[in-house]
Amino acid sequence: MLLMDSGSRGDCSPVCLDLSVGLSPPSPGSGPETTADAERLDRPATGCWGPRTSSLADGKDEAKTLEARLTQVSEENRRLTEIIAYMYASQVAARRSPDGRKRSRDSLEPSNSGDANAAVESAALSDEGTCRRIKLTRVCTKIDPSDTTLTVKDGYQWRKYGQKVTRDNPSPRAYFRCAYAPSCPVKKKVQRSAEDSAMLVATYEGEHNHPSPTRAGELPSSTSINSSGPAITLDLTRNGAGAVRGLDAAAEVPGLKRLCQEIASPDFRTALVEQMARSLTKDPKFTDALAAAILQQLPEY
DNA sequence: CGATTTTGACCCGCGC
DNA sequence: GCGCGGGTCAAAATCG
Repeated sequence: MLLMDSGSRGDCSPVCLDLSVGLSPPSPGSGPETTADAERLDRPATGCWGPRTSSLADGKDEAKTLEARLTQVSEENRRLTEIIAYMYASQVAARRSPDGRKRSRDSLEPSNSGDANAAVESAALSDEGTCRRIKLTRVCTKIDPSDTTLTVKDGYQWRKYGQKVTRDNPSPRAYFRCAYAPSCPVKKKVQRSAEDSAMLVATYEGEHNHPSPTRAGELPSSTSINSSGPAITLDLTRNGAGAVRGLDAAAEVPGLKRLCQEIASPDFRTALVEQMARSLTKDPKFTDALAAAILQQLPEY
């Protein structure tokens, strides 16, 4: 199961709504038409969910249309993410004391209880007022509860440089630096979840400036990603008529070929688009943040 | 013997 | 100013 955790953290949620999981990049020049998009996305979920009455040829056309829609939605999402994160950061900066005092290192990351907003906010404020963002990614992995090694197999080489017991969690937190490239700025913090000791929470800070040393860097099938904040949940485990099979299917299949075929299939894409649309419109945090961003853009009367 | 891990000390920002 | 807590340093211990 691959899901982007959301929602329950933070009060409002600007932030990296990275919905590009398993999607092809948006095609250039395929700019979205927001209003029309929303209308079309609001339509009842037919397609792969409902009975299929169309011919094969119609199905192909529909698949092409949906694929185009998918790239549009992806691009739209990316733009909104940038806009919202930037505007939220601007508001926070305006509210802060003007003395430009250095922020706490603590705020560079969400706490385990998870204030994702702080992460985005501090990232956007970094670098002397420029909007360069520090990428924060949280990855949760199911482990054997008896396993005490605090290791997450992500394909990179890490050097442990510290371990601490934090107040909000009885299990220790381990600190790692990327050991593959000396100049790589990426850090990783690993700690068991306070709620579920079988869940290992790894927080990555920064981005690797080198390729992954192995393809084993792909995430385990029972992994959830919380990309520095917000709040969209993609339930890819949903089954149904012609519907999405979860990425757990990879565990049942020898090799990734079949999984890749499934991801590339029109049915998967259709389901993904519809799931994204439902998630976006259902999530009040997203709509609030979007509304705030739009209001900011409007001239004051 | 070099690389890696462990662990106590230290640093620094924040709240009171 | 002081104490607290998270993050980092670095010497010692351990491993291959």
